[in-house]
Amino acid sequence: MKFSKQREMILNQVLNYPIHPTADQVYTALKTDNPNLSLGTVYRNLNLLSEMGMLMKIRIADGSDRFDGRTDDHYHMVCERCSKVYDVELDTMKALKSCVSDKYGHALTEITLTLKGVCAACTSCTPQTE
Amino acid sequence: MKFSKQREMILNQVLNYPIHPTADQVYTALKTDNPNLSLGTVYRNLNLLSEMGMLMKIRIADGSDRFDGRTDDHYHMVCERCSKVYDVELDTMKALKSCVSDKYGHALTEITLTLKGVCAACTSCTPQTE
DNA sequence: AAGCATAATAGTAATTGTTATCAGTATTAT
DNA sequence: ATAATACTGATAACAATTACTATTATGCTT
Repeated sequence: MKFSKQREMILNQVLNYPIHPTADQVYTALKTDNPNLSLGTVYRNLNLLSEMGMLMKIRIADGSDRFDGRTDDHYHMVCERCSKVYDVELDTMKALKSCVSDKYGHALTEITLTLKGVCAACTSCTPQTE
Repeated sequence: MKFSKQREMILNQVLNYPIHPTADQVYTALKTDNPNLSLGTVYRNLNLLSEMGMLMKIRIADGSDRFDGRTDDHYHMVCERCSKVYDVELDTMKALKSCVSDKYGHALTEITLTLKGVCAACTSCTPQTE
């Protein structure tokens, strides 16, 4: 496996701007200074880096996938108003995992949890997006 | 709101064959006896019936949406081998909901939880799909 | 039962997010 | 420096879903 400039740029973009960006957001951010960067390259590398465990892929049921430089055990909440993605620590998820395998005999390999709602900031303010 | 034959057929198909079908599965099943049924009609009605609360839409992050005639509080597990969708009762999810709003101040409006893995049947057998 | 307003349909085209293809280019080991 | 090959950019392909529109069905009114 070779390490190209593009791959390094893409990884750093996710690490340095931890906004849980989509592939397109990464692409747009880097495009300005690298006009011939290709969207396919961004997708390919984000997926590769996720498989290698250097990034976490956040799958959102009704939206684009997002990517997270933080790879330890945590979950996400998507605000419907400002559409930001927030980290969420959930001890109950550990209990849930063992509960499911005990009760149903399912061997879990992946848990996709998407919490949607209105975040604290948006709740206390006027709507930012509508 | 008018109640067309198509809408009734589509609803009954989901209610009578509780396999958590995709829009395309509903379409294919009904198409044989109704050759000029349109896929768009199936999508439109499944979504409408879900909004009306007569069906539950199951959003799967990396696959097609599925529909469930059972609309009470429960979750789903998708088997990676046989790709069936199983109902899962999770008391911990109630705890999770109040936990999230208490701890983060997020008002939750929708929870999409997709459990992936290998179901009990597939675990005890030879792989059915690969 | 006939007429009428309108909601719903079939068929098609458009959209969106993502992946595949492939000729040319960059990277790394020798 | 050279050679092997992994990677890139550009474009096409793809799958799931939604939008569009002329036509048809539904249900109300009389």
